[in-house]
Amino acid sequence: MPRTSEPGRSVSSRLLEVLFAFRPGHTRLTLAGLARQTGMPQATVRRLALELVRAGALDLGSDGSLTVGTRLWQLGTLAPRTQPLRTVAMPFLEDLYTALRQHVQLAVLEGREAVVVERLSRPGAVGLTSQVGGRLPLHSSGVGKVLLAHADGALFDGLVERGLDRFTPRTVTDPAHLRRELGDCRRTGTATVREEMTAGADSVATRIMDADGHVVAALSVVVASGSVALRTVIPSVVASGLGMSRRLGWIPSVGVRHGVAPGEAHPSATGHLPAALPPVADLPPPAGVDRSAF
Amino acid sequence: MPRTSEPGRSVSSRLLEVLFAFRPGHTRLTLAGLARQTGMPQATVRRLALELVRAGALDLGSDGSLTVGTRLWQLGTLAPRTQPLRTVAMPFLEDLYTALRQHVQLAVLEGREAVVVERLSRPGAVGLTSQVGGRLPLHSSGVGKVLLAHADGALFDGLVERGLDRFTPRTVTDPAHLRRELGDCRRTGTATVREEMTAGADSVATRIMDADGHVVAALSVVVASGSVALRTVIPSVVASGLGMSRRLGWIPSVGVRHGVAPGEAHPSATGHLPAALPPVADLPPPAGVDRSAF
DNA sequence: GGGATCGGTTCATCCAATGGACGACCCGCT
DNA sequence: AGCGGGTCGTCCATTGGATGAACCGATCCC
Repeated sequence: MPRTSEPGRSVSSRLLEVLFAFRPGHTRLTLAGLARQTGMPQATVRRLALELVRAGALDLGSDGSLTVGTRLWQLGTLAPRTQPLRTVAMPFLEDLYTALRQHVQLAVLEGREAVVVERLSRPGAVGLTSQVGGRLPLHSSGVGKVLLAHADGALFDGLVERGLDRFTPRTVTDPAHLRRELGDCRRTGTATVREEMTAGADSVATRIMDADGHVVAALSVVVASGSVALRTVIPSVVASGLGMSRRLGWIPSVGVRHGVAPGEAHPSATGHLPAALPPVADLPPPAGVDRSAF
Repeated sequence: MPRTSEPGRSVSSRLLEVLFAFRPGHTRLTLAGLARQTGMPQATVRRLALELVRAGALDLGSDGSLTVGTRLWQLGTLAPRTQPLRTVAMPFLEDLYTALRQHVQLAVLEGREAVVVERLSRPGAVGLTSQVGGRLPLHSSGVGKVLLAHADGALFDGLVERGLDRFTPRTVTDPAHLRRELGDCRRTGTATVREEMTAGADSVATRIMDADGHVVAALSVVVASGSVALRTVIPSVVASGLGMSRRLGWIPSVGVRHGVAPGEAHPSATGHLPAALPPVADLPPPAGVDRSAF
């Protein structure tokens, strides 16, 4: 190393830091911008970035700007949490969307947030513009509450410890209140949220189970507040969710398995039967490059 | 370096080699498997892989297997070639799908192949099971021919040089024949393919232009051979394609700009007018983490 | 024209990356 | 039980690739 060194930082970590400097809202970065964000000297960033470009992970624009490359997008496509889930869920999402003509979305748990895996939005209007790949808070979104309710209790504690951000006057920020809601969610399998995240937007969410009965995702419908009686959309959302779960290999007798409920006794285990059917998500993908269609 | 060194290989290139060892059909790898694939010693692969896991790029299963992480999927989501294109195209894809009830897909050019960016498939049956993120050959698929026809002539030469693989008896492997077809495609804006890739599958494809008149993607419908008269679906495919192009900022007066045609004179440039409207694809994304909806 | 910012190049320094070796462990087979 | 084959995990002496301050030229804007 040169005169001034900062030990403890591996080359790999620097490379990954450069990669993950690309975030929503920072999809197009310059060399100088990267150097500023990462705090690394410009020469170092340059070498790393060019190496990423050479590998196809990043694209170098004619103006010198850097963007995430298609190659990296393809790589992300292989993520097991999203790929099989998406393909299974798509038909259900479409049907639900055509039936309700409202925003529908599918999300999974990632760290302390929910990540939108797929989303269908009414083309015209409506102020809701979240993106696939975007994040949502666990305590104030429909999908978030469903995922949180069925996650390990430690996650709940962690969230409370860090404090529950308030987004609107109706956001639930009282841990005890939230805990009660999560209990309801575990019992009913659904969560209803009214203007807790964004004023003017309500949401109905339900859980998606895999063959083991674990909640692997959450499905929700988002509507403009007051435009629809939420009670009327619940059945269709639940039905779609159960349909998806079945396609994932879940069978009703397995029930639902989830983490220890925060602040209450562990729910009496609903007979953990071995899965009778292999989950679709675990089916081996078509070997090699797929060429079965145009 | 240790006793035996292999100079010329940077740490970064090794790390990326580990990352890109994940391919369709190899989405779940063990440490030993990675070492075998990359040819690196197991100790080296282990360090790199663990570093990737620490950064969230890879997920480490309880059984020691490695998979692409959700974090990396999110990163790929930011790719400019896919993200804006997808959001713009989705409504059109859905409409086209509901109108035809056939497979519809959107692809972009990536290297010497076409990459499927989005796809809607008839839920029930039909043997076509390509995946989003999958690759298709340029010379024998509908979207491939469209993309190839409007790409730089050097790409055509490169493909011919490497040889045109035959997939079915009807695959066009004669360069002169293919060149004629590409000329037709440039004139009409569409390509029709009958069982050149897979027996029993036909396809109609059309081009998608951006504000500069450049062909940035291709849209296609795939149907079972003989199930539909292809001529009858062409208008709807073309209309959807033009609709998408318009949403991308394209205006008819700009025309279509593409690479030098292989083996023929450069098409008389169709007045390269400055774009009157900013292309949707270049609109700045919502700043920061998106929280505008549930 | 002066100041700021950008991309690009150089090069002496030296620490982190390397991989062979070894051990623990888990199978399936005899 | 013993054995071969396959994993995963750890150690450590060696050295060459990574590093970043310094510098250059171009561009832009006031």
